Amino acid sequence: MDYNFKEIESKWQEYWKNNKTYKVDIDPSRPKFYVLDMFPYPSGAGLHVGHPLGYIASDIYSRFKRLQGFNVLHPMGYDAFGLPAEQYAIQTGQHPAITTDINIKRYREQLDKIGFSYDWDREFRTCDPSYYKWTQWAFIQMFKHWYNNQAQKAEPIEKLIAEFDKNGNSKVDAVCSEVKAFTAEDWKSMTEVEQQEVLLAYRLAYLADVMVNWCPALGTVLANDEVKEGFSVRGGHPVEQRKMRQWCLRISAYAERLLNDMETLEWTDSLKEIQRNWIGRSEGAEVYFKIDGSDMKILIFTTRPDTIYGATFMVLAPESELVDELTTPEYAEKVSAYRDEVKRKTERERMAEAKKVTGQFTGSYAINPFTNERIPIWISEYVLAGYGTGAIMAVPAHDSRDFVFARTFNLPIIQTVIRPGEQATDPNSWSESYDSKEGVVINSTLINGLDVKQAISKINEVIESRGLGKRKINYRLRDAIFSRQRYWGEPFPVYYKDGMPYAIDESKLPLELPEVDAFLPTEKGEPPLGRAKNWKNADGYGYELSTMPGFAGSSAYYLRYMDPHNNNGLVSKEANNYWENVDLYIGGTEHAVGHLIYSRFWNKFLFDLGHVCKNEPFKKLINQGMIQGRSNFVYRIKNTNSYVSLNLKDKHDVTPIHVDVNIVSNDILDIDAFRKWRPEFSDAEFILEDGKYICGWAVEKMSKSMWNVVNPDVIVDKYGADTLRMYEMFLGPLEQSKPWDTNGIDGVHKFFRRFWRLYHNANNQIEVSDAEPTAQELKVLHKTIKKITEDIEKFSFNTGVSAFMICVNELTELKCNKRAILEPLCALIASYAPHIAEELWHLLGHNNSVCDAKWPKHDEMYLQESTYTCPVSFNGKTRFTLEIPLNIPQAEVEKIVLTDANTQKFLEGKQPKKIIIVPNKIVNIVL
RNA sequence: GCGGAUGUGGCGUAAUUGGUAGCCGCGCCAGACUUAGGAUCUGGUGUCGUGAGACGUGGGGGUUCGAGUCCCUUCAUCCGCACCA
Repeated sequence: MDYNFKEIESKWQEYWKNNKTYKVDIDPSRPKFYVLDMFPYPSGAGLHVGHPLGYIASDIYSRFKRLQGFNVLHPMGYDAFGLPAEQYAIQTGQHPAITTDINIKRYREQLDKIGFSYDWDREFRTCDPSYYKWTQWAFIQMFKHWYNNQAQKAEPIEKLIAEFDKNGNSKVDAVCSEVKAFTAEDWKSMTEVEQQEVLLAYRLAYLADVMVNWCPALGTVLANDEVKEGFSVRGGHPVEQRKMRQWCLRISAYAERLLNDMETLEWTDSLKEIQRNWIGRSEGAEVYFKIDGSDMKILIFTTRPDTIYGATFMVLAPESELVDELTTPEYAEKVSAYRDEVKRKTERERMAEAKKVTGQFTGSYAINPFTNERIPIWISEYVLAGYGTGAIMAVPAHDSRDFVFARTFNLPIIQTVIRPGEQATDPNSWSESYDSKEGVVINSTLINGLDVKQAISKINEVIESRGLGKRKINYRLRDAIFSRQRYWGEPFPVYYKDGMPYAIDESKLPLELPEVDAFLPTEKGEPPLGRAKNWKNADGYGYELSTMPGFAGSSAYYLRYMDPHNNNGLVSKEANNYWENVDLYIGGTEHAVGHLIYSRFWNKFLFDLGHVCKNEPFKKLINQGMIQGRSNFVYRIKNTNSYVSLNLKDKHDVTPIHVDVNIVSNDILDIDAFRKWRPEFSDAEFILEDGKYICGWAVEKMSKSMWNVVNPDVIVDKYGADTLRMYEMFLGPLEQSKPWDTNGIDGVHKFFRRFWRLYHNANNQIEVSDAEPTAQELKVLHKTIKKITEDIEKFSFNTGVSAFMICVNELTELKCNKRAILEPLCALIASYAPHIAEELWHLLGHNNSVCDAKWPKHDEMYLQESTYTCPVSFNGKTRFTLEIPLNIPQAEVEKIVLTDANTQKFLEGKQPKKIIIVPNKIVNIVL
């Protein structure tokens, strides 16, 4: 074999490792560049060919930046806490630490074969105490801070306590849980427990009774982003709503900043849009409605205060605490039955029945503050407890849900907005509501005749001046529930005294995860940590039994890479000021709202405290597409063990069966391998076409059950890492999803062999000439340099590969083996194919690594042409081309074209009506 | 229902951003060499047509000298959100 990739690749991988070629340190003399891959969770299944896609792209970019003179930070590590290892532990008894360790080793082996330029000296895993020490530290900081709306940042809780001592909480403008107003005297007279309870309502990491997504099968609560359509994302188990006392992170305090700062990020619009939806900002007003015959008031949130004259009833969430007080004795039974029914329903059922209208009258009435009408108060599940105030004023004329509800329960409908230029109509004749984002207000004494926009601002003024309520911005984003009733996660650095939580002293960190005798809840139903012996501090106070969720460890990991061995801080000032934040982040869309929003929040919090210098963690982000599987099928004739080839299958009644793609080549089945594949196929019979068994195929998700998983190890073994890297990029645009088809890889592999041959003679010995290159050769080189540089800069790696192929085809054609051409070409390809480049670089006589070569620069001089191929078209249809000198006057072009014999032929004796000449491009003759 | 993305040969894709549609590769066809091989090399390969030529970028319409690219409309597939007041 001429191009011996096996020998070459293992040799240079060894060399890079021994020479620490990819080690980086702070170097103020060079500009920094930080390239990061999304933190992998090493699963037991190992890598398939889809996983490294983004890693290869980021590696190419890292190497490119390094060749351009940047000091590139390109680290890798593992998100190692998490459910799968723990589920496995429950099934087998094997400690999750062992499972995790095995998986990581396997992962690392696979990564190492692909030749990435990671600085492995910076590697860490989140389950290592020296790492989670800083996760716990960050949690303690959140526990010790509150969010000051006036300063728009997190501030120390001591400052808040000082304010309480001085003025109580009346002047405090905080993002906090519900707290009653108190004076300084009140505060001072509170017991320690009472004070702690108040402080909890302000802390950014706080304990509260909240409705949670409880997953009985996993025995834990889950965050909103961990639940999809009523089922857990991991494992697909049903999830139900429950009220539990849980740790939460007050991410809602940062909603506005998370929203606004997105402007500064180079992320795709679709990803920003997903985050915007998740944050869900809406402007409106909070308004109090008095209860008829009582001192009570109900606070509602509306985005359409201009329609308040049309509010003919109210609806509360069934879970609302006010319901008990509002329900009159005669409705008590019905209300309680309705609430039970709603409670029993799982999230899943609730969604399935989304269109069904249910509700129950409470017996009480409220007073519409503008019409002074008595309006009935209902409860219904279409009002969510967790959004706004959990209560609405229903305006059936102008809200589709309220409309359906009113129709179902026979409640009055009053129109208060008309379409521009139209008259009011009888709502009884309507078939749907008029969801009136624009129009003119009617039936609304104070705001009649105004358009919607003006009406909103006018009515808001009135609401505020009469003390009925105030303008309010609401967010869909809820505080992140941070407790997991599981073992394999970071312990909370918290102990309990008199039922109140206290942070342990930072000097005692990390609080290490204790051993337990089983990874299951205790008999009392406590989390697994309830089994740990002596799970309490020196004073005998018990530690928290929950652990932190998966996103805890991955929220600040990009900071730790800057300074991974620092035992005195998450990241030193020096390292942070140098590396700042991630310049390029590559990963899948699956983290659009989970990790990517938690990290931003976490980073902003640390920014507020002055621990990090940038307010956003990831400047530019690229979502790589998924690599899908290409499955193959055989067709079994029903009730037989006979298999019929694809194009004959329609003559039979067949069942398609997935067949392992590894025993199929170009859709032709390896019949012997198939017989050996599984016992039931050992005596299979085949109906062939042209002596072959042709398989059917389909594009599906790459998964074990589809038998279409392709392991990168197998590809590396057969074709080499450089071929794998190049082929993954060749497949198509990085951001797009596309199927993996091993068949195409030959083309890339052949390319490398031809590339190799450029540098070698017939005896496979390096042979380059020092002769002066020709203009043609220089043109090929410089054209390629230009194209490759531009393509990498815009992350168009697939067209880059194609450009390399064209270049090698052309140089082969020219029989070029000149150093002046081949040496820059070697540096150019080093980012895509580092192994072969390193080998050739050394064969060319260099002693340093090709990683430290200089990125070649193209020179326009070599690309200059004196003529161009000009397409001549008639009525827009190209008929022939002419070689025409560049940059000559239009009149001359016209003359050349018109005197051409071909032109005369197509003119057929007619006079051209018009001749369009686009200089140096095209000529179009209009007949 | 709302929001986003995508649609080009048998397949993955390319197209200087309004200027020769199909680059590069797979596959396929033909040929050469050969120890007959799933190696290598050469040529061909969008569709229809013997041909000149006609047609052709999901469908329909429009703007333009000229549209894969811009506008309107429609269809299909994928993804995200989904009672958010």
